[in-house]
Amino acid sequence: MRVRFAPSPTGYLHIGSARTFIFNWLYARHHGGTVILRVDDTDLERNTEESLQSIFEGLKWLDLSWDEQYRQSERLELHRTMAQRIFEKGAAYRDFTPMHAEGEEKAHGDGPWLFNPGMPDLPLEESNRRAEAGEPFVIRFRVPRNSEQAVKFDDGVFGPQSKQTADIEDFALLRSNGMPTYHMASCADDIDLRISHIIRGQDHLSNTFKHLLIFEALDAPPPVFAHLPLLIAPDGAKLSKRKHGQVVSVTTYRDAGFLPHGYVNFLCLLGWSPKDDREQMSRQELVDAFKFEGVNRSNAVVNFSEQDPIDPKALWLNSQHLRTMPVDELAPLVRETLVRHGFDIVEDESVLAHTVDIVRSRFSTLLDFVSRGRAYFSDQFEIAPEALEKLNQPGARELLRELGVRLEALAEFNEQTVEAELRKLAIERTVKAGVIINAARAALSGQPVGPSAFAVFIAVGRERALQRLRNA
RNA sequence: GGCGCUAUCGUCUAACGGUUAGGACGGAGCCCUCUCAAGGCUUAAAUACGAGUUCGAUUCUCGUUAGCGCUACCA
Repeated sequence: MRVRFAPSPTGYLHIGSARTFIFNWLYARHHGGTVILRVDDTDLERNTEESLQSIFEGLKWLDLSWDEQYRQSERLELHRTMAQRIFEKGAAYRDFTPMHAEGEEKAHGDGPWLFNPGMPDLPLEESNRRAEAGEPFVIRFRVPRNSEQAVKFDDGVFGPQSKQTADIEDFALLRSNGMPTYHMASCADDIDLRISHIIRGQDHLSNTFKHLLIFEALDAPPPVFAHLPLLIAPDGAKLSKRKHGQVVSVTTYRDAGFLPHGYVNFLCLLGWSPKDDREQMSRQELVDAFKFEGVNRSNAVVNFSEQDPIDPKALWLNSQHLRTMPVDELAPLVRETLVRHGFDIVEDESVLAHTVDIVRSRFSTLLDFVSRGRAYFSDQFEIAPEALEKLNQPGARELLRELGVRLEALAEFNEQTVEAELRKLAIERTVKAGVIINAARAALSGQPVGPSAFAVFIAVGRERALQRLRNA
């Protein structure tokens, strides 16, 4: 079992591409197959090295592996040889019609365009002569025209598919500059790399008929095809860089502080379902549950808006992973994020893990640790305006000062002793404990809201806590 | 235009032809509580439209409408 993911480096890693990659990966891992990454870079004009890097960056972040890697541009000889083979057996021909200019109207009024007049039946002799003379041409596939014939296949997701050859145009195999087209390169490589299952976007569903013709002309057994519904924008349009901006790039979610697996999990749920109401799933659970039968046939909307570029469900799913994953797996990710944002992390592993564990249930992304969680990991933090209100309660500052003095005298500094001391103070001064508690949280964490104030004392640590009470 | 594909709450989705059409996100409300989350509970919200087949249709068939894809010497 061999599958391939074939991105073309003409932009950053699109979330739709990422999902295609994930589904390929899941399918292969489910069946113990091989995952092949093939860079489809035959379009010299639009390929960029930068884009290639950004795709690798995205794939690396998703943290899914592949087993073999190829670049189409290094396999052009193979593509040409195979095109030549099709030409030699007469299943393709030279078309000398000049390329028509950009934006030019197609010169066929009624009915679909199938081929350029005169070209399919140009005598070989003349064809050879003109080629010899240096006249430019493309190689086109000669789609059978003489009979009522249909190309058929059984799609893993969409079921039985059929199309009359009379409705398929003579598509190009080789361009006039000698470069293979997508159809040619893709099929040649799929054959050569012995791809057994082609899992790709639904935009290729109607191309599959052409591909089947190529496979047949090359006497190659066709692989299994499975097409995936597309990801679309809330307005029903396809996700495009120009219209929807950063929403379509995988790196956006990485930079927004998503857990790689949290985002993978979200993408899986767009157009696929395990059919048993499970949503938060581990990687292994996804691998075990993935089947084509669970893949939907209609396009899925990524639910974002101008104000909120991130799908709320993606955020929710990420927060689920964030608060349920093992702390010792999360802590290093938090540390890495903090370091990347310029924090000096002095806490050792266990202290950090403890703090992470206390605050994580109210965070959704890794970035929350650097913003709302700032005061837990650094002394450089601002008191938020809402937190200031708590501190400005009548008498609050004086109570905190007194609390600080008493806590300093404490023999044992833990949640119980701090709580006992604080409540004692509240009773003596006949104020509600809540006033002191809220003020303390504000002073220690800079936030108006957060974990149990007593847990905050411990997370921040005795010295820092006392210092911050004095500062208040 | 031609060909192909699709259509269940706002969004993601579930439902051997027989369900009060289920779950999740988001919304509203309640409980819990030192705050905010989390958690628990409750609630509003959908089978695009029209025919046909059938005792019975979200499910099968046809039509309409809408959306998407392909129709390049892009992938």
